Amino acid sequence: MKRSRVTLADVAAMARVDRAVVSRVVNKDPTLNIRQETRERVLAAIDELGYRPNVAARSLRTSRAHMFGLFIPDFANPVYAEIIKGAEAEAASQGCVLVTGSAIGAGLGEYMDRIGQGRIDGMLLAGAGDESGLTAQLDQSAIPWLMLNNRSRGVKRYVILDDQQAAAIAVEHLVRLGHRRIAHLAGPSRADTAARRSAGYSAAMRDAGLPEGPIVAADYTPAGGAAAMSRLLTGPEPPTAVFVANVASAIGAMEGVRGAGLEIPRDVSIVAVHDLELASFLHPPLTTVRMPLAALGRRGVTLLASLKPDDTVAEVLSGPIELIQRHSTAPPAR
Amino acid sequence: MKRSRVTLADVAAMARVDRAVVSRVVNKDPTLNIRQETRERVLAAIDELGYRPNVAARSLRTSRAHMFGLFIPDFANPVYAEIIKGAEAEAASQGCVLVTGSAIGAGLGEYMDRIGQGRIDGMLLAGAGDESGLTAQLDQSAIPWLMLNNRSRGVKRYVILDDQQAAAIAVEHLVRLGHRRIAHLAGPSRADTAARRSAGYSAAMRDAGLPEGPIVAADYTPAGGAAAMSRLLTGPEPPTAVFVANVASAIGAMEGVRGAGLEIPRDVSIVAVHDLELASFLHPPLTTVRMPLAALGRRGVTLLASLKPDDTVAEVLSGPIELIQRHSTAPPAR
DNA sequence: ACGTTCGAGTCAATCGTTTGACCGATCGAG
DNA sequence: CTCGATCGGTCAAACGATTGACTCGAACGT
Repeated sequence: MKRSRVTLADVAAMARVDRAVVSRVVNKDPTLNIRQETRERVLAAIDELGYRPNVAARSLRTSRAHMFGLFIPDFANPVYAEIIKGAEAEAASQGCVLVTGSAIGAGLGEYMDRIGQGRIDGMLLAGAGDESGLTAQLDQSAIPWLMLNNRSRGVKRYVILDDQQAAAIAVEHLVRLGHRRIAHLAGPSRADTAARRSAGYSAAMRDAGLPEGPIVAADYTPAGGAAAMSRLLTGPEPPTAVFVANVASAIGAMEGVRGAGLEIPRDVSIVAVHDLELASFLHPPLTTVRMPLAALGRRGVTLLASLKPDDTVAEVLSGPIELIQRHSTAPPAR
Repeated sequence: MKRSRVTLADVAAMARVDRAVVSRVVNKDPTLNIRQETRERVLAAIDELGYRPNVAARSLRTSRAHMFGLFIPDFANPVYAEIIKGAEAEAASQGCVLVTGSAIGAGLGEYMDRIGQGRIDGMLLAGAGDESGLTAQLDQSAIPWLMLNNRSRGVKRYVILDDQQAAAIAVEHLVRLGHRRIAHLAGPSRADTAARRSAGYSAAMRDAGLPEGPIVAADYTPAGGAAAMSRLLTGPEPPTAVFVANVASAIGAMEGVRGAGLEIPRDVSIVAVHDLELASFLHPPLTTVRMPLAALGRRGVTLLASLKPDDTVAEVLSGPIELIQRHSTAPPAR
């Protein structure tokens, strides 16, 4: 039953019309004028033969691929999983496919080479800095692109979340619980999200009339978080609460607290950014700030689809940011 | 600097040769005979103009897309993240792109429609049953396909891991620790992996000369695992160890143990299948069995690339399966 | 000296769709 | 009755790369 493959011409022959008619029927061309009866003959033939347009031919002719690219650092990171879901859903609702690639092994450059010319209509770069002038290369390739969730200096094509507000919400939560010595376990200084969360922390502390507690940076890993937390706890007046920039660090941070012989949340409260499912499995379950990651993915694709070659985009996606209170935060001990 | 786009003809004109020569140079056609000097002129022109073959035109002509598809249930599941990584790496090493889609919103059928005809050279189906005769539809579409990590009755096109052996390794570990009443918290009966792990459990128990402890099935979720574990613990002679088919269930199972006022591993040892990073963040860190998920992804792509239309594939991937001992297993209390 | 092979490329058909231009009836208006 | 519209389509030129067939001269063998 494996018929070679069905083309427009086959359908046209069966319906006894020109290929052009079939094409216009398939594409629902509004300028087409035909009898209802003819249209039905065409539709019947399409159905009968199981015709499906050949994507290659179509995109050769129209130079639209109906496909978007998304580049991420790592599939194992649940933050990107959320973004992918949103982007995929939006692409799907536009009748497009999303092809997601990761930095695994090769970098973005090699990846773009494999993608080749004319295969995608736009590229989303999530969580990638502008290593080695790639953005310039992308500009040359004449396909629209956008950075997602982080920026790079000098690049005016991004959409990000309001990490600053997320940080503020976390800090306000701690303040409302009665904490006054609130430290910040920041992310790596080169990460744009880390910088924005740190800014939010500082602003919120200022607003609350509190002195900025100690701030120490760590990379977004458990090991980094553990080391940083140890440092935070060995000061003369250790904090009673810590705003951690990232869940991976927070996992290590919690280990660090226990390592110092202290208990969460009795001795130290912890709150971190991004409400990953994993947070509820930690001990104690981690209080987090949830941000609309899927919406970010959706928005990225939407913008991409309507981007003119030289447009600049600098959008902070507004959307619900909420505190998910679990059991890693509590009022300070008396 | 945004030149429209460079075609073979442009390169040919610049190098003062025919398009055919350029094409053969690009594709390293071994039958081509040209002077070194000419080849260099062509290469120089390619470089100068920044020529990149148009994928659409190429695949229209050759009907090869240099792209593989991978369909998964959910990007947020770290099991699939591992598989994706392997598949992507292998695809990359073949100069191909991997496009991964998830069941989000729509099913495989709608997804295949969006992919369209001629966009991919092969399709990998991970963790999907054969809902509504899709495999038949795939067969008709004349693109090679393969199920990954699970089978469907009557379908002879799959590559899976040796879940049976993994289960045996888990059980043997418990036996070696001195456990005799070893229960099994199985996966949902419709899941192929669940069935194979259960079979492995039974075989290993038999080999150890132990009676099969109670077996109770749960779906692969924390809630399901918690409920199932409660049932296991309320028998007359509760088990001292439980082999759990899946980490998500194990997370719930651990909750269930605590809910019964017991402690892990003092009162109950727990071991689960698939060594996800997350396992080490649980409390206590979960002992697991690691299986070569990435290798499975790689193998899938490799097979796909060399699959003839009517080949049948039934492969159990052999590869290192190892116990990762953490702190959820210990000898039974005396 | 003449047929043959070889080196170095050239020619042009083809892949399957799309789309602007065109065309022959039929119909209504003047 | 004739001039335009309108209806219901048809025609054929792209899109960019691939590839089997072919050509044109020079060198070679005998």
